[in-house]
Amino acid sequence: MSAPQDMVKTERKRAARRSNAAPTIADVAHEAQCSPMTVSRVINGETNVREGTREQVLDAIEKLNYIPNRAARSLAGGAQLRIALLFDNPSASYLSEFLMGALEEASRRDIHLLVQSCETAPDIEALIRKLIEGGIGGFILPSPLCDDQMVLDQIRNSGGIAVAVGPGRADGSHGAVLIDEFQAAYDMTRHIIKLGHERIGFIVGNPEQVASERRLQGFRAAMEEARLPVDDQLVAQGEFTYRSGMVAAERLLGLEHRPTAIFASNDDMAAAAVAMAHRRHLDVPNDITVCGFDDTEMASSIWPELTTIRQPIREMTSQAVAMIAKVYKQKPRSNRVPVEQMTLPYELVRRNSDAGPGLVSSFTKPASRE
Amino acid sequence: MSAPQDMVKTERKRAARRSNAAPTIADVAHEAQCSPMTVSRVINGETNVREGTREQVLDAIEKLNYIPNRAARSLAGGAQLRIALLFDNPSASYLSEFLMGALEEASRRDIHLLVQSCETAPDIEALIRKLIEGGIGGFILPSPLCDDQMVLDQIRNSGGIAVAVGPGRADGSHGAVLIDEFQAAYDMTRHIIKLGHERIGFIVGNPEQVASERRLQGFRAAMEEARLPVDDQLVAQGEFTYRSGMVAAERLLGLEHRPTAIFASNDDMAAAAVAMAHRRHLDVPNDITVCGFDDTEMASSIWPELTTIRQPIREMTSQAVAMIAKVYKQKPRSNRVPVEQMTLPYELVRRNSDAGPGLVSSFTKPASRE
DNA sequence: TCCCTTTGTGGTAGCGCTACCATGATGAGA
DNA sequence: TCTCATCATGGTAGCGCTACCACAAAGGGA
Repeated sequence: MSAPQDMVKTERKRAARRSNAAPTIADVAHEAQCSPMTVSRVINGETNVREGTREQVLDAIEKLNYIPNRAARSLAGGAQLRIALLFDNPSASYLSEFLMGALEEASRRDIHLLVQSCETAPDIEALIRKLIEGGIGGFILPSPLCDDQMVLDQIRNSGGIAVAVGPGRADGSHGAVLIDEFQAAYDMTRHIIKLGHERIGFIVGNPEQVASERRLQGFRAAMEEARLPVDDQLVAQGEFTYRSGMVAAERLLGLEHRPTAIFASNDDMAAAAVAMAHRRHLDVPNDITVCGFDDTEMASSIWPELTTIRQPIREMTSQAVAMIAKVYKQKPRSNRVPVEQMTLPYELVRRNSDAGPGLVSSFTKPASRE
Repeated sequence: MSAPQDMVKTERKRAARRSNAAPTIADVAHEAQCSPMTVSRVINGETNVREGTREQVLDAIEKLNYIPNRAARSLAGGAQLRIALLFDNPSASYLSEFLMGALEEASRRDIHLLVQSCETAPDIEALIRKLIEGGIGGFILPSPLCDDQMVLDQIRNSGGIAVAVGPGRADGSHGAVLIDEFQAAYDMTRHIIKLGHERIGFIVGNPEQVASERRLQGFRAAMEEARLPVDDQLVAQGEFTYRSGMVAAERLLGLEHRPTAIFASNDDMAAAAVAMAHRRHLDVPNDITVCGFDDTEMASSIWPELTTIRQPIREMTSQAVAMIAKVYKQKPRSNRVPVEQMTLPYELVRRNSDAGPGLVSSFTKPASRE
């Protein structure tokens, strides 16, 4: 007598708690005529399941439109991994791609993602300590931050894992996801050379960031390979900012024997170069070719749109999250840190800012008047 | 004999499952000498707790450094709210702010956030249907999407809640978080007038977006109020793109009696106006003032940096999430939709692109030569 | 005085899932 | 033929929290 009553009561309670009747693992198990455990195994891609059973389960999942409950999953699965996404450089266009990648992967793996700006934090050291004490297991560091050895050291010493996204000094003490900056700059330079340019100006990035040096080296290598002299005058120092790009471009364009192409170390500086060229009534790309690097929003929002190098930022971040998750999955927590380094492919995006040199333009000519 | 053994076994299991010994609600209860329930009540700010007990609990929380487990919370608390962030306009700078706000709030409220681009989706209708069937309860729609009445209708008809962030047509069938576009444009125009300008050019945005019209109206209102005639020649049509801004600015700057200031409906077009001014060897702001709208990244990455209107995008999104959560918290699901509309304050950000008109520049003068 | 509400607190039973062990069933090797 | 390892599967006991009920104590009106 009491047993069925209890059942009824339980059923009622369940219905009251769950406002929507989303199917659970038990429903799937019932449908597939097996135990919940087997369903769980199928979902998690474990190996010890017979092919026939697996298919039945998959069919049942399909039929019921089953979606695993994240909360239950991470609750049952033990402690939840929490990763902090620290950033300092507020370059919005970079950041949004960055966030998308991290979000996607974190959501897929049930990782709690904490997005933290250090812009306002006066004491990064204290911030990191606080985060680690608060249960943050891993850190993802985009560009300028990952150049900071102090930050990396501190994270490691506190028992956290850092993964740098972007150049950085990959010294094996932390993970890194990057593109081959040298090769990318090399490729772009070769592209410009192939268009027929011989006098190519280069705008270097901020000397404090490792990427700057690598990109310059790639440029130099391609020039040397093509036996084109790299006139020191043609290498102008910049700082990755639009403003610095203006100054550098002004210098290059003001040269008596000015370049027919300018390769800037990032898009902001390339955009500045385009602006300065326009100011001198030079047409881009017909009078001068301008190429950038990064494929930020700037590249496609100015006119002409920039030929540039696209980094797969989204995928890079997603890999970074995966990397941290992987380390934490290893059972023996004691001797971890098999710090991976992963290089992802970039892409040369050709738009409207490059062309072969006009015959006239390889010599100085007065800026045309209107 | 067996009881203590079981205890030991259980203890061991627990330790094995939980890799880190994060304090639980039970630990806090023990420390505060009350039941877990009371702790739960304190955490959730329920009223029926005596002041003394509450303090004891708070002390215990502080002492143990207790943080509630999100997974457990949302598992026990019934179905988890899931909100989709749909977007179409890939303006990265906007998007990143947008994401940050949504993320923050969603994380605070334990809401699962799904970030979905419709750029590639050929059939938005089908996408929305699929999302709602998949358990998405609310939708957050940033700018161009929230102008689409069809999308709004469909979400409502399928039982979902839509909240538009940005202008949109607030017709009461959905929520909206916005700024007073009219007033903002009005304020900016007044600001320019106060600097001493009388011939002010305006670049209108994409006519398909509601914001364009409102901004234009704000401009007109301020001009009329100051008894300045709005010459039709001084209102140029744009489309919110850099390219369209170039064309519009070229027209304005080419006028026989050209304006001493240009107010563009967004930053991209303002940046284009700056570029066109430079091309004519006009100094910004000394020869011509240029102001934008939105305070996107473009505004502060070009030179001179733009005076513009800043929208609190981050907070707007966070409010949008809160709005949806609020609706879902109401018990009677049947007659919901108390669609709120919320207007947040904007800010006029003054940078380096505005100044009073030079005496000469209120009349046409030939572009200076180098 | 006896209700009946209100208020503070505790107990219990789950939320949906997975870790861990136990169990049959299979095949390989002695 | 009888082990013993291997595989496929099931059972059980939680993960940490909250919804729901129960209950004692404290007023407040008849």
